[in-house]
Amino acid sequence: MDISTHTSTVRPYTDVLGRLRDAGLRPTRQRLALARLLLSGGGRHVTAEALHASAISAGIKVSLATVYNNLHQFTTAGLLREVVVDSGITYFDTNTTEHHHMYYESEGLLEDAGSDFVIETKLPELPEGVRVKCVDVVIRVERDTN
Amino acid sequence: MDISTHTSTVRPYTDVLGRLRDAGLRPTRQRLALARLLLSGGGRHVTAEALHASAISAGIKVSLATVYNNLHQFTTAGLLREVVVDSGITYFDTNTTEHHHMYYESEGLLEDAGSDFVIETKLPELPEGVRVKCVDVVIRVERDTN
DNA sequence: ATAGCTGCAAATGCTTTGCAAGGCC
DNA sequence: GGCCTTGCAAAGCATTTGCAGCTAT
Repeated sequence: MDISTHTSTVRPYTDVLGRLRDAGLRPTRQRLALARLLLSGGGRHVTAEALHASAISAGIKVSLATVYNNLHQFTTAGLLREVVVDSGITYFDTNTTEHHHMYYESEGLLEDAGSDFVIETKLPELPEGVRVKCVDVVIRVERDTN
Repeated sequence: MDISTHTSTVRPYTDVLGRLRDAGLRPTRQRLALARLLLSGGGRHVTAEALHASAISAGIKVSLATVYNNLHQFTTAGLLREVVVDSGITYFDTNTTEHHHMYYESEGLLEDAGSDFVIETKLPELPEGVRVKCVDVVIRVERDTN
């Protein structure tokens, strides 16, 4: 069997091109470059502005509008997850698994909460026909001003 | 002892004027009216726009900018609490005690979660000099589309 | 060929700000 | 009177959109 004809459903994390294809997104120059910036490393939390800046300084010619478009397309495709911690700015997280966040409000810094953070919840009684989509937990922290 | 000279530190919930004074905020016509709208009832979740609309339809002449100003002053004074559930819109909660929220994203509806929701929280190890300000929990829900 | 993308600039929506006029102590 | 407030309009910011031109398949 020719390996080149083999279509795996388990893609290595670094097979960005394959992940785009699986998501039904054309690997255009800009999209592929953005996806590589985002998905090749470990967990990252980015804003559109920040990703745009990274892209530009990496020599990728892309507009901010395209960055926004792609961030949303990635999110819809399940490659990213949106995190709401601050009104007025949107963060995207490359870690799409269930986990919680720590937010340094004054610095605008978002981090994953360590796995040693435990919050036990008992879902409340919900009205008829209401379904939980997800439960978001944000630990708001600040540095001592010594 | 003349009752009128008595200064209580425990104000009835409906003593809006006293609460403003305690907060060091002048009871101007607009501020007092907004405070009454907000603080006289039970728990409420409002946006600036919504409060402005309530005020106008209650016959109170007030500008949107003033509503924003006052919402922030109330928040700083501890009379309100800001709730972040959606980027692009700010909610204010008249319930300043520790509790969590349920959010109907598609409707923009925010509600308190029952107090039995969070059972136990074990905070993570934090870096040196980092302090927890608060832990926010948002249950994102949606209605079945039957 | 054609459906999908991109870039630009303009538009949007919420929120903030500057400043002159007005109101509370 | 003096300082805080208000109102209006303009500015600000992050984000979205319209549309002509480009590009992957």
